[in-house]
Parts: sequence; structure tokens; C-alpha cells
Amino acid sequence: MKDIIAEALSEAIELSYDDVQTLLTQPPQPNMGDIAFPCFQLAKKIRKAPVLIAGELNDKLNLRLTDSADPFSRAVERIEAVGAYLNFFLRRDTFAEEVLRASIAAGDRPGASDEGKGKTIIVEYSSPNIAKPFHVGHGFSTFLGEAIANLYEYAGYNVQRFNHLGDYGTQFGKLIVAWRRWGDVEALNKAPIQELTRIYIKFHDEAKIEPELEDEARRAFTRLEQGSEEEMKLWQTFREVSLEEFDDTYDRVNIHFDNMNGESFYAKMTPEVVTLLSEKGLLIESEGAQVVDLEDYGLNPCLILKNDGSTIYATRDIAAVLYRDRIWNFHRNIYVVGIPQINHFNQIFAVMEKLGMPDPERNVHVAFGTVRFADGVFSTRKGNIVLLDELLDAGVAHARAIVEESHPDLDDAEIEEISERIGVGAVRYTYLASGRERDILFSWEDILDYEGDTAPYLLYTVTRCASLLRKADSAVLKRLEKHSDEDAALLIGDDEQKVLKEIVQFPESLSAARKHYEPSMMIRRLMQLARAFNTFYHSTPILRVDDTALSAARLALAQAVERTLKAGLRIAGIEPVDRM
RNA sequence: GGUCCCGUAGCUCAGAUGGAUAGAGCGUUGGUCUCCUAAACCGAAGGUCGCGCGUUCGAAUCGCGCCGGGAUCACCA
Repeated sequence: MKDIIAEALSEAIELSYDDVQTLLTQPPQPNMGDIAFPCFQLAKKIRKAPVLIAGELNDKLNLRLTDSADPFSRAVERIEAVGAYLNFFLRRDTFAEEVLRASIAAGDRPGASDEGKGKTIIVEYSSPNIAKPFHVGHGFSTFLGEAIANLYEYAGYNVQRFNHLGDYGTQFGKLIVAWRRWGDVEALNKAPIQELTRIYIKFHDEAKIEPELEDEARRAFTRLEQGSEEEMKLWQTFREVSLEEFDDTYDRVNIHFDNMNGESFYAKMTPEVVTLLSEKGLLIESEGAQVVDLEDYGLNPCLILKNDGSTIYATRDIAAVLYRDRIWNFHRNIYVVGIPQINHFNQIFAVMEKLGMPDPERNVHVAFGTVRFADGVFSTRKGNIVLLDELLDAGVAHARAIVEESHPDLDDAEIEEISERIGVGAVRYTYLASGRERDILFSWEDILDYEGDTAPYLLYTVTRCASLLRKADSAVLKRLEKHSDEDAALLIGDDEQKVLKEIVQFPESLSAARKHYEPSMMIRRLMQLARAFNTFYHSTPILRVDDTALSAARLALAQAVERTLKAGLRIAGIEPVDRM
């Protein structure tokens, strides 16, 4: 209906349809109208006071409202000029019809599209280090990356989920040396990462007393690089047992990667990078190392080869970009990696540009903040790190306590399933709800608060919708099936209209979230929709009305809300529940 | 020190092309369950948008300068 207004305005004034469209906004209060057109810009153009313009436009467009055959009069109820604003009040019945019709047509995938058809998008995220604990910090990249991947998939892109494992580097030399001295096979089988962490810490403690260990580790890594069988075998074991443990977590949060090529995979391709760079004359010597000068980008030189001739992570990342472009010819190559690596990616992308990569802006660093703890209490007895699984467990346990209390009728398996979804969903939500570049401040108090701006609130709203549909009587359900416009036109109450407005804006929030790699933009919209629905739910009887048509209409609205919330939650990676 | 980011209610955050009276949630406080699930709803209190100057008809938003906090600045990733 916005389009009809934009069209009418562009006919009435000297602005194109698109210009008008972008100027249209929403008034701050619903009683001021549904759509507003500010006349300031126009005032500059035609050199007339904006208040005067608003008044003249008001007179002009009001004439069209008298013609009942005019589609404009079917969309617009009345127009008011307030100051420099021209405020349009939509016809509520027409609006309700249109929103419900669109929602039904979109089905379970509101806002989905095929805009990305034939385009491949690589999203690199999670990327834990082998032999290191998967802690709450990894949760950020993991959940943010998955949500971004889902957003693009929803718009029809061919999304490739990459997990760039940290499975290469001198620390593996240390691990090999440590394992030979202090490794315990039984402990490794029982809790692999815990055991590997133990010997790694021990290595550092011992190296303080016995510095030769460092050299030994370096030699071990060199042998590993050269493919020595014995070292390779150990490395492979460390990698496998770590992955098995990571997979438990990935299964739990239902995240699955298409590609698990870690750094070791790209390390093999680094000679090619060195050749290419030197062929293009980009490689220069500096302090014994080989670097690419990036002064024209305002960046420090990018180190390619260390003074001992070995490669560095930048070299491997460049190899990865080249490889990925060759194999996938990607439309975007997205790195979901923390803010501290901003400089690193600026360098990599600058080198790609120097190498003459077509459209280098296809490479994107989606940076995010740090996970911090609000209080000292937020840690385990073992140390200052909290495993992601521990955080999820705490969330689920808290959810279970509430579910058990409110649903004594459910059996254990059901309680388990529901609690798991709520608890895990609550944790994921806290990672996604704020702008990604902000640090996340975790406190047990907030993470276990399931009221207000939380996933459980959204989930609870879904269960209300589901419950209504379960309890509706057959006459109403039968009427609901027909989805008639006449019924939809009954949804003209303030609270009903507010809900409809939120539904309309969901698809817009999806494209905004995609454009900015910012799932929170969608999440906030979901939250507003849920709040609008809950207000409506309290103020307005849905099943307890005698009028079957009205009941069916309101139920249709609840259905539309449920579809929208579920779709958004799933994109966020949060699995909805039917009751809680 | 150079570069970049941040500073909005007691706390956590929105305010993504400069527009109407700066908004949510938590917390505080007062109400609402014989009635579609109270993980809910309704009301109240709470702000010199870090400070100053500037651009503009109009600035939380843009520019400059301060103050405070953070990240980063090659042989780790």
C-alpha cells in the first residue's frame, strides 16, 4: 500500500517514484497516521516553505479520496498535514486483507526469496583450535556465523559453511613433545581436549625451567611439516579426537559444515602464493623477511615469509582466498572473525587487490566483539574459562526447572526436549540480540533471566499461537480454512493493526540484516512483533467471541504471527516449541 | 605515539539515508490469574544522548577539538 501512496505522490510532485519511496517514513505515534511524507527535501528543491507544500499536497490528494473508483481511495482513509509532514491514514480493512493474504501466500517462509540464485557465498565461522577447549568465546563466531549463513540461504544463495580449523602451527610441535613426555592414553580417550590442555600447560611450565624444550618443539614441528610419519600420526590423532569432541557440540546446536579445511590444508598451497607474489613483483625483503608493502593502503607491510623462510598465517589466508575463488567462484567470501583481527584482514584484502583479484570487495570481514564476564563468579572452579557446553547446560537446567513446575503432566523425554530447545535458544539469543561489534557482557543473572528481551519470550509467544489453534472449535477452524478477505477486513482494532504492521516489516528486516551481516536487526523486529501480539492477546478475545467470522480472522492473525516468529527463530538457529 | 572502534535511563542495549515529544528490556514501584499458558499484560518514576565548538531550517546521528574506555601496530593465530 506504500507503493500506491508513493505513486500518487510522485504524480502530484516533481519527484520520481523511487525518491518518494525512500522518503516515506512512519510517524512516531500511531494516532498520527500510518505513513508519513516529510516535505523538507522538496522545499529545498522548489523553494517553498515545507509547511505550505504539505498543505497544498493535502488539498490535492484529498480530492482523489472523493473518487471511490480510484485505487488510491481504496488504500487511504484520510490524509492530514501536520507541520511539514503529510500523514496518511491507511484504510484498515484493506491493509488487513493485504497483509494476511501475503502472509498466507508466503507460508512457512515469509520474506524468503531467490535473489541469490546461482550465487555462492562462503561463510567461514566457528574455527576453533585443535586441542584447545571450545569456550564461550567460540560461541560468538559459531552462532553469529550460522545465523548469517541462514539469512543468505533464506534469500536463495548457495551457502557454503566453512570451518577454518586451527590445526597448524608451532603449538603442535609443543604438543607432540609434551605428549611424548607426559601423555596419558587413557585420559586422552576419556576427555581428549582436557588431556591435551593439561600437557600443553605442563609444557609451558616445564619450558620455563628447561628452555631447550622450545627448540625440541620447533624441531618436532619442522618434522611434522616435512611429513615425518611419526609426527604426522600424532598430529592426526590430536586432530581426530578434538574433532570428535567438537562434533558433539555442533550436533547439539545443529550446526553442520560443508567444509572443514583447516590451516594445514592451505599450508600446502603457500609456495604457490610466494611464486605468484614474486612474479608480480610485490614481494620485497625487509629485515630478513619477505613482505608485501601496503603503504599505499595506509597499512603496515604484510608478512609473507619469516626470516627463516617459513610461512605465516597471512600466507595461508591468501592461499585460502585464491583457492576458494578458483573452486567456488564465490559471490562473497565472508569471515566471521573477531574485531582484533581487523588489521589482519585489511592486509589480506589489500594484498588480494594488489594481486589483481576481480571485485576484491567480495571478501568481507564480519567482525564481532569480545565475550566478557560481568563478575568473577562467571567462571568454573577449574579456571577462568567457561566451556560453551557448560553455558548451554546451565541454560537448559534453568529451563527444565521452569518446565517441570508448569507442566507436571509431561513425561521426561518431552521435558528434556523442550528444556534443551529453550535453554540452548536462550544462550544463542544473547549472542545475537545486540549489535555484533559490541562486547557481550555475560553474567549468570542475565543469562538465566527468561523474561523480557529473551528467546523464551519469543518461544512463549509461539506456544500461545499454537495453543490457540489447538483449542479452537471446529466451526471456527473450518471458517479459518477459507481465508476470506471479508474476514480479514474485520481486523481493524488498534492492537490488531499494530500486529499487522509488524508482520509487514519482517521481510524488510531480513534484507537489512543480510546487507549489514547483522542478525540482531531481524531479532529486534521479531521481538517487536511478539510484544505487539502479546498486547493484542491480552486486550482482545480470540476464541471467546460469538462471531465465528471475527474469531477466525483473529486466529488467522495468530497463525500469521506464528509463521513469522518461527521462520525468524529458525534463521537465528533457535528451534521453536509448541508448548512450554 | 600512529590507525580504528566505542561513550544514550541505576544496569544491558536500540535509535543503520540528519527530521515530529530520544525508545526497549532488566532493576525499582503500583496494579492484573474462578477467564484463550502470569516465561505474560497494564501503569509510574527514571535522560544536560561524555564535554565544547561548528555545519544545517533542523544534530544522539555529520565535521573539528578535548575527556574517558577498548582494539591493533610484521616474524603467534
